This record gives sequence, structure tokens and C-alpha cells, in this order.
Amino acid sequence: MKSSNLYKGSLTTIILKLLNEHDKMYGYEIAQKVKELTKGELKITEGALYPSLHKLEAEGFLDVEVLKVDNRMRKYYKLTEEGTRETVKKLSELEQYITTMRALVNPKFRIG
Amino acid sequence: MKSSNLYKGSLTTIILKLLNEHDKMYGYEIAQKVKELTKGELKITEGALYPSLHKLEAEGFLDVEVLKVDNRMRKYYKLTEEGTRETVKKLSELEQYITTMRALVNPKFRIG
DNA sequence: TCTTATGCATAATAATCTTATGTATGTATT
DNA sequence: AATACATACATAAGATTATTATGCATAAGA
Repeated sequence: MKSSNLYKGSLTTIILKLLNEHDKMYGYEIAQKVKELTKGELKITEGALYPSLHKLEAEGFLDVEVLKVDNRMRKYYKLTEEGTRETVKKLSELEQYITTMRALVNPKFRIG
Repeated sequence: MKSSNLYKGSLTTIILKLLNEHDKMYGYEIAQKVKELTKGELKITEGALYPSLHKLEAEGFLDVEVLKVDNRMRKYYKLTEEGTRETVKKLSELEQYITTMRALVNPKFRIG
């Protein structure tokens, strides 16, 4: 989604957390939200976003509802109960990742 | 390298930073160091480590010196000048990544 | 002797993302 | 009227990165 490939593997976490905060969102909206919240720093591409949403749905983490608004289709996604649990898990993995990377990269954050 | 796939894309950053701190290291040593510094949280696999070192060398970021110690081969890697510049770049990308992810995931860290 | 540790390497496969392309509607600009 | 841009979905080809499995070789410990 960006020049830096550190974002690889983060998309699922981002999607789940946004849905956790906003209850119900559609794909295009998620992409706009990410751009807005990161001040344009991170732009998620459609080629990554839509397959990722489909996968989360297939895994039972999202429910879908298709609506037509202004004569345009929108697929609204919302977290299932299992999706909420997965969100919690992903967020703690992110915290763990940051802790671990700080320990590796910043001597003053070394563990123990 | 771990269950959480957030680490995907981080290996280069880790290698460069460790070499920046330790001047000269060989592959196996890097793997051990990572395990030690993260208290076993992160284990980098050989199948990821060695190709990554070869790539960094091919890109001109690392110089190699082969030594035989205790009748065992060791390939010592050290940063080139370009490699040092790349390290600085990768570390700032990591800080940017953390800032961006916090903005997305933690409302109280929102940018602006 | 067999396992574990040290030390390198690569091939097959999987996961994730980029780039490119396609469809369709609505709005703004020239 | 024509062109560009925004909205909204989708997928296929290719690249990147990592996992898993395997291989070679030496040394130490049970």
C-alpha cells in the first residue's frame, strides 16, 4: 500500500479496527478513512482491499449487507462476534510487534 | 518469522540495525541475537535470513568477509556507506509506520 | 551413537501486496 | 458534447517476502 513494505501484513488489522470503531462501513469508505486518518501517508489499494474483505468474510469475521445508494452499489461490512474477538487479538499482536521492534532497534527499549 | 504476520517486511530493517550496532556479524549470530533481544518472541528462520543477506549484499548495502573459526565457516557481514544510509532510512520508515498505525488504531494518537 | 548446536544454502510453496485492467454511475470542467 | 475526475465494485498477472523442508558439514554432549 506504500513505498515502505513494513505495512505488509497490517491491512487486516486496519480493516478490523476501523470496523470496530465505526460499526458498519463499505470498502471505498474504508479506503477514504485510512487516507484521511493518516493525512495521506497510507493509501490502501483496491487490489489489496477487496480481496482482503472477501477473505475476512469467508473466515466468518465479517457480515455483509448490500445496499444501493444514489444508484450506486455499496457493500456494507460489519464485525461478527468472532470478528470482534479477532480484532482484539490483532490489536494485541500490533502492540507486541511494536514492543519487539523497539527492543531490537532502540537499545533503551530493550526488554528485561 | 512468527505467528503474527506483522513482521513481514521487517527483516531487512532488523538486519541493518543490528549490523549498525555491532559493526560485524555473521548470519547465525544475527539469528541468535534476535532471539536473545526479544526473549524468544521473534525467531528468524534461515530460509528468510540467508536470502535476505544475499540480497542486501547484491544491492551494495553489505560487504562480506569469509572466515574459518573452529574449523567452521562464517560469513561476516558489515555495512557499506550506502548500507548505513539505508539503515537510517529504514529506521525512520519504522518510526513512521508506528506513528501511522497508532493514528489508525488508537484514537488518542490521531495525527493533527 | 544419537541428538543438539553451529553454520551455511536453496527449492517448493504460501501469503500478501502492486499494478493493471474492467465494469458502471454521477458530477464537474472545458 | 466531450473529457476528466470521483464513486464503487471486482479480478488477474506478477512481485515480494516469508515458511517449510531439505541438504551439506563440523563439533560437542548425553
